[in-house]
Amino acid sequence: MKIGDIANKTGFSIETIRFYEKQNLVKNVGRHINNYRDYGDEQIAQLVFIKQCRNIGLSNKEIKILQSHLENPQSECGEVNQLIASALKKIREQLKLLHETELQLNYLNSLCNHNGASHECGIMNELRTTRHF
Amino acid sequence: MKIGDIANKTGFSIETIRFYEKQNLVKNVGRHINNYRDYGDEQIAQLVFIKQCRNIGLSNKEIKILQSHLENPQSECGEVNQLIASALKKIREQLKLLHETELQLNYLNSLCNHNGASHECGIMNELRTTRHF
DNA sequence: ATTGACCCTATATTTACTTCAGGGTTTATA
DNA sequence: TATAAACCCTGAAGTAAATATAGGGTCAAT
Repeated sequence: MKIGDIANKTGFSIETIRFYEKQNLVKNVGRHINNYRDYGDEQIAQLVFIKQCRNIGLSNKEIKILQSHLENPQSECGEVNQLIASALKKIREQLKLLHETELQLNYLNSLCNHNGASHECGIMNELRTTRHF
Repeated sequence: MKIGDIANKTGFSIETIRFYEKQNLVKNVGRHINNYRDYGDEQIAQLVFIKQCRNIGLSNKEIKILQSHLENPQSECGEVNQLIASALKKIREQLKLLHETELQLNYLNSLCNHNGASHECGIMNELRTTRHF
């Protein structure tokens, strides 16, 4: 299978797939006689796994750790548990921050809806105001 | 005021403040005879403004646009309104995604809480499973 | 034989900083 | 007075996770 085919199948761009190979997230990629990359089921499985991991916000570094557990089925999975728990914690912190951001943006958004001079703009006046000091 | 002082006052790191100057987000920085940077109220106001903007998730590029409205009080604020509305939209999209991520992570987190072999780990088994295909 | 759709490598760009290497300056202490 | 700790400086490189670009080879069909 050529790179364009697996890109279609997995939803990653061609460039991203080549990038993942360089990063050693996609492995054992074969080559045709003409030097085109050659992919099979193994690489599809790898990319599916990567997609699952990215969907839950894991970094490429963390994905490599999980891959090592895939490759060593006898390894103890405590590290996996920790990684997921810590990811969950981070996501919850981000959610909290984003939620506050939404409130503030929503408030700003309500402060001006005309097109006048900037110095009379409710949004600009609010942003100009000193806080947290 | 030296860079360490304004860093303390504003909560930005020294390096970040120098970086902002290089990016022209902090302007008109003076110099002492010994070549140390010299800050005053103008720079404090600039950094406070930057902090407000970063708190609502704006990029440095967007901050520059807002700064140009500060500097040109007669400019029409329609651009400001649009920028905030679009930021709000982006934040809401991010929130939605993050919320889904939290659900999935929470689910994964429930699938294993022991330290056994990875191939028997509920989390790993779930991640190994193909989806969306 | 040539056009369009693919594929290749290597390098540069992006964002928003952070870190590092290699040095000067100032202040406090012994 | 010496020296060490605590500051400050510049310029370049590193980080994450791709994305884009330049310059060129390959393949299938007309």
